[in-house]
Amino acid sequence: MSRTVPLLLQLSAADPRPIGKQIADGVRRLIASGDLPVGAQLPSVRGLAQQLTVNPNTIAKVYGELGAEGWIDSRQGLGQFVAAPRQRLSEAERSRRLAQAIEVFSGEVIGLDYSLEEVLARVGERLVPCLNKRSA
Amino acid sequence: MSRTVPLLLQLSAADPRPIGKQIADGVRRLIASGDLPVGAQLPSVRGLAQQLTVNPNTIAKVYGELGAEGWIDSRQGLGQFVAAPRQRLSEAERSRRLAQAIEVFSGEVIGLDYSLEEVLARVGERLVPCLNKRSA
DNA sequence: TAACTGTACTAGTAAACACAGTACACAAGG
DNA sequence: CCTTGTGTACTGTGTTTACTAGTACAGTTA
Repeated sequence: MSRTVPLLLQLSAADPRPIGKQIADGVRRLIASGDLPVGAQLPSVRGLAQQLTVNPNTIAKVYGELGAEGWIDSRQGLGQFVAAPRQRLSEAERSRRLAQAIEVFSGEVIGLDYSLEEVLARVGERLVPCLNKRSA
Repeated sequence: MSRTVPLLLQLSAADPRPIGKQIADGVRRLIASGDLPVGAQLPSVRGLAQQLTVNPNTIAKVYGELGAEGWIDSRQGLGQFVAAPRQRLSEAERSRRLAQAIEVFSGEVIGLDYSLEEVLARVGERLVPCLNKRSA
């Protein structure tokens, strides 16, 4: 049964990220920001697929990835639940991912003619509700 | 003929970006940082392709894109030259690209468990040699 | 003329991505 | 037991993107 609230996710065809990545990032953000508290149940694979009008396989892959990263726990026959905060990635992997994200980001921003201050301010705005919450 | 110095570009198969984007970002960075001054000649399509062991078509596409963005000027039969600073993108387009880059970046960084201060510091380190130079 | 430059095609290959369909295992409730 | 809803694991298929390969042609310079 399980009365799960529809997730507030916005998918955009204009977004360069593939649909699956958009969904994964959205769920990660909802958990990191605390909108989805620990223990909360997520929509079922088929339910979320129907809500977002995407293929159930896409949702299953997303849930699998989020589970591997430690964001959610899967219980066979029951559903997906927000996991208690933990760190599944090694320090080396975390560092590698951060460096890579910065590399890609800088490549996008260079040449847009924004000042460093403005770029950092905008990044901060977007990140502040999602960092230093789970680990607190 | 044209004595053009080999470009100091590092391509990586581990990088998630396609080769062409890595090259374009690298050239943009070299120009933005001033390593390639205005008027400097870039390697020829075939020369750079040989240096990086990629297909000449890939380089031609990159040069075409950089030309459309106003980074370089192409002179038929002569080669590619670093263009004088100018802005080819509309304000709306610049804003859209910045917002999108931030959206993607935040999706990558959330969950890596770095503090906001550290993330901003690392971004600043990477960006400071490349911003506020050309427009100065 | 020769040797270099950029540019424009057409094709083909490979990988990523999403969709479609099917099947099976576990849990809960009648 | 049986039905329903859950996760999970496959095998396909089609589209798109990225890159490579090959060819051809035009402009510049010596």
